[in-house]
Amino acid sequence: MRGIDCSVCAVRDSAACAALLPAERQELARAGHTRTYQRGETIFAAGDRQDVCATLTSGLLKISHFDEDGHERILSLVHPAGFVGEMFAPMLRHDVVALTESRLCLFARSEYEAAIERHPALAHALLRRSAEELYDARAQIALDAKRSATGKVASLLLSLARAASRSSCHGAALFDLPLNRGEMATLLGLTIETVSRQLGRLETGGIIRRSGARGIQVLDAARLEDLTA
Amino acid sequence: MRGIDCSVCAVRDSAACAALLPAERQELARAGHTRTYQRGETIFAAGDRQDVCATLTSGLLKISHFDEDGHERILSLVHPAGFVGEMFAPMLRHDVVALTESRLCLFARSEYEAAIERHPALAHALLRRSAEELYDARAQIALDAKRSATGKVASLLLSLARAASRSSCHGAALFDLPLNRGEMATLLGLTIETVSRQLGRLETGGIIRRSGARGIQVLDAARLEDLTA
DNA sequence: CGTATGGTTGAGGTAATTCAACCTGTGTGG
DNA sequence: CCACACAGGTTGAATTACCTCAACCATACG
Repeated sequence: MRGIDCSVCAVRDSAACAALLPAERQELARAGHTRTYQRGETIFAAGDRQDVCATLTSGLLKISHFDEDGHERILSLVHPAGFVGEMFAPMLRHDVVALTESRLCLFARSEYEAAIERHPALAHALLRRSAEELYDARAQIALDAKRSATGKVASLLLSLARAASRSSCHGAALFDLPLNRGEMATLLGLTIETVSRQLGRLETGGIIRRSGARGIQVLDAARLEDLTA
Repeated sequence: MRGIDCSVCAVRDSAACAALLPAERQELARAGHTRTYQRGETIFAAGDRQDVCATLTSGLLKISHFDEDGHERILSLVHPAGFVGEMFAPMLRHDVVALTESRLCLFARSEYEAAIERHPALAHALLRRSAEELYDARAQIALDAKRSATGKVASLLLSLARAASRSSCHGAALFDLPLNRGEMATLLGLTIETVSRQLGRLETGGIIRRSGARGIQVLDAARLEDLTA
């Protein structure tokens, strides 16, 4: 759909474009369009020319990298209001794939770059968002560092619980995993088997309850938090 | 020293401020000052109010995080032309420490923020730099993922060799490690002993030669590259 | 009903950690 | 000038956490 109706956008107050004045945003919206992607659909592929960028309005994306042996590593998850697409590199360096049905608000890179030039507030907002992403990436590095498999799985569960609940302060007690075992493994740098075993242990320990492959109920958030350390 | 003389700056063409016109930069330079830090000196400490930011003109910094047990993890190295300091978070979230004698070009955060508002080109340059940092952080995550200790040490050596040589294309054949074993371990998420053993193996394998604790000579860069995979 | 996909469970191997001793160079005080 | 302490580094032996490989189970779907 050509043109975007921001008034119905779920992230209109939190995405980068929220920095614009209503009139400015409307102008930008006319240059963009929205599109829905199904689970597993590739939005951007590594190596492509980067001529489009986007804001995620709903759903969940992964940014991932394939090493020479074809093993995937998920570098980051993108939550609603997140911005994807490189404004500076000529080519994309990572794949961006929908993990759940996702709605994006797409812009030609040239349009968006022009908007940045015209509206310093937009540049400012992107800078801010980018600092946040950098912080997240570094948090992930810190997590990778010393944590045992148990700690990695525990903190992933906590972070997914937090993302699942609308309230930013504490996580949902009951939610569905948006990732399958393989994706969890590839995000944490573990194997599928290890993830599965860790979940098993958390359940027998009375910390979580599983229902089906995807359903998670957090029974003892405090203890889960402890395992994170 | 109040005021900065950009004409003698080693990174005047590569740092963010290179985006400014000479006159604009000179104006910014008047608001800043330079300072030299010794190895081990803390430039910013986590938890501090963030009221200053800086460009590194020479030397090497580490950005590190201490977990609750007091274990350090180096999240990133900062090379000359790098920018440090968060413009958006109220507090610093990581420590920034000099690894070698380092010279920084410091600005009050408020001054720098004002400069960003006044000069969109500066915001643009920072955005670009920040995208680059994000990419590096993600490369580090990818590295953490599947790589054996050998691979981690090998790629660290290559990256340090690259940083040691002025030419960006291929690394120095002979250089001094700017980090001690503990720092290397903490950067790679390994133990000191493992790093030491890996270096030992690389030497007996004829891939590098060590002289003293810090000196490294790369004898077979191609083979080192292979171990990276 | 048979196949595919995703998930769990078990046995065995291995690389890195842990713990401990030892080495080496450097600086300090007697 | 030597003795000593100290920090950084190396080396060895034992342990362990995770991986690999393989079988098995559950659910969905044609």
